[in-house]
Amino acid sequence: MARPNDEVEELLQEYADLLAITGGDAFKVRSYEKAARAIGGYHEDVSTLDGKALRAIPGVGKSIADKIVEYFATGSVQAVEEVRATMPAGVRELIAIPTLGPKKAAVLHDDLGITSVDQLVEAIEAERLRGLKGFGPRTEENILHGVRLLRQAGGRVLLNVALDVADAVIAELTAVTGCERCVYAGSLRRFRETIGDVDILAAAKDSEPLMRAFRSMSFVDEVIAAGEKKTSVRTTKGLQVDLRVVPLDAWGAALQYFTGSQAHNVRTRVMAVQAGLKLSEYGIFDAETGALIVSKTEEEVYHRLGLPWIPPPLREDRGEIEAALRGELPELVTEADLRGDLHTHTDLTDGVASLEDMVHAAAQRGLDYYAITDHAPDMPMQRMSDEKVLAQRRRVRELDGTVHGLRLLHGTELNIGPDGDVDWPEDFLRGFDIRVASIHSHFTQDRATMTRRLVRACENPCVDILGHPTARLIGRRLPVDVDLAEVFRACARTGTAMEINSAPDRLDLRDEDILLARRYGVMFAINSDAHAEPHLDLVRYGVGTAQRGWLTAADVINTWPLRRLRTFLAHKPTR
DNA sequence: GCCGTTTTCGGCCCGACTGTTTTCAGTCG
Repeated sequence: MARPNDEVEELLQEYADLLAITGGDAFKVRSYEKAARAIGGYHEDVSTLDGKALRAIPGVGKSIADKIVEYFATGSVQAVEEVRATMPAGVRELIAIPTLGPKKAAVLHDDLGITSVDQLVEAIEAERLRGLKGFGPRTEENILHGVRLLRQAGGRVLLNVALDVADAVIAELTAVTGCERCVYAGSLRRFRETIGDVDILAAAKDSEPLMRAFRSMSFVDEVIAAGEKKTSVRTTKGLQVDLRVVPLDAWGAALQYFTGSQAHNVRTRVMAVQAGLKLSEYGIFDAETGALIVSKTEEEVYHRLGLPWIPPPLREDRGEIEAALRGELPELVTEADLRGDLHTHTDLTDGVASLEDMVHAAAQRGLDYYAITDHAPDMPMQRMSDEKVLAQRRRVRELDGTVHGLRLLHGTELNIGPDGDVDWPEDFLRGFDIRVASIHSHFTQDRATMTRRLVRACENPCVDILGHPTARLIGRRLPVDVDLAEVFRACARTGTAMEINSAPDRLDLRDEDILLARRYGVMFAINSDAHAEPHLDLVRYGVGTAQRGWLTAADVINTWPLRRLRTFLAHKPTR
């Protein structure tokens, strides 16, 4: 189901985790983690590569290349199986809890026999951790808080995970004889940031061949319900997938119904009732006679209710019905509108691909311009220096315009320190074409301090974009506590753009914050924050999030022609 | 386990923060 590279990345990461828990050499653990990332971000399908080609991937040597070859030849890796046999899978789940790492997980397993998150919570409640070396009251509190955070996602998965599953299901069902149409609907079609279950809609005269194919897919773990119109399964990863099959004639009504949201559907059904109609997943009917009026396309359904077609990301009952009635629906920004990417990394810092490879991949995407924004020296782990970044700039200048005409901007991702300062003095900062500034630490400052910190960053004449502004990681870290309205005011006043970071575990700003920011006249940048070539495609999630925030192309600075962008960057009012 | 204008061994991303400690281990970015 997943890309072969993703499978290998997951396998190597699992091996690294298990090695860490079982007390393996820390450098060896890191080697596997690094190789996992490199393979996940590698542009070629690793299942098609031989040992020699695999060893050409940075971070992959003989041992790991052999394991990858073994994996594709036999379906498993002996060394991984051996360590799996000694450590239950549930122990690895423990380290997904924030503040709980491999060492503590090992103690919990070895001393208390804990092999799952549930058992850990029980053990804390039964006070069985008391007296355990290294576990005090704060540790217990932090673990319980971490578990709550994990569960807050409520079994929901990230957008990219759900989309991979949906794409795989659709590819298989589309190939079944008799399948006339097959798409995903539900919250996935609306681009919600997390997905509870994947809704697939198909059209066919006879549903049984589709249902049979669906039930027998390789990743189905359990069939929850199996009927003529609807089948529900749970995948091996625990994600529920529902398949609905309708006659082609009912396509539009069914798609409208199964796309939701529920709140939006309530509104449309009430509108139908008020017009003497009845709206269901089978069509719009005359309430009196029961006669079918329309059902074939979503456009017809909306038009019969006196509405233009409403883009799915808007269907949340957040004013879209009223805007539609007034004829004021926004012309939403699309992926095709994006001319550039303004936040990306290379292997000079924590990316896994070279400058040249990233530039070629960006050119392949058909972008007009592309900014390289590696980390600055205030994040010591990145080992950035003036010399390194200036050497990179020279190389960027050489490459500028030479790869399919792609124009290059030399930038940096600055670190916003606890008091709002950033790396490098102003004269050095002015040497960059573009500067993103982001929070990477001190996430727990109080609201007033955090607000001052971000406002100060905006007021810095050399900060062009606030990167992942709330620093949240979905399911793992809450957004920082900050008065966003105050920050948006500062952004609007200083001409600082807000990033919509497209990484599926960030999506930061999130949709509701975008809706608010827009009211303050803030400008936005939809960026990939790519650390590898395939990440450049992640902007689809950033665009979906921007659409949920009602943004048009005019609101997004990287839809502008380069000239206009450069003017924007050069004319920060505080500069 | 990987890697090499310090090259086949001996380094390896390094500093800050937190909580449990009484000098430091674990986690995180």
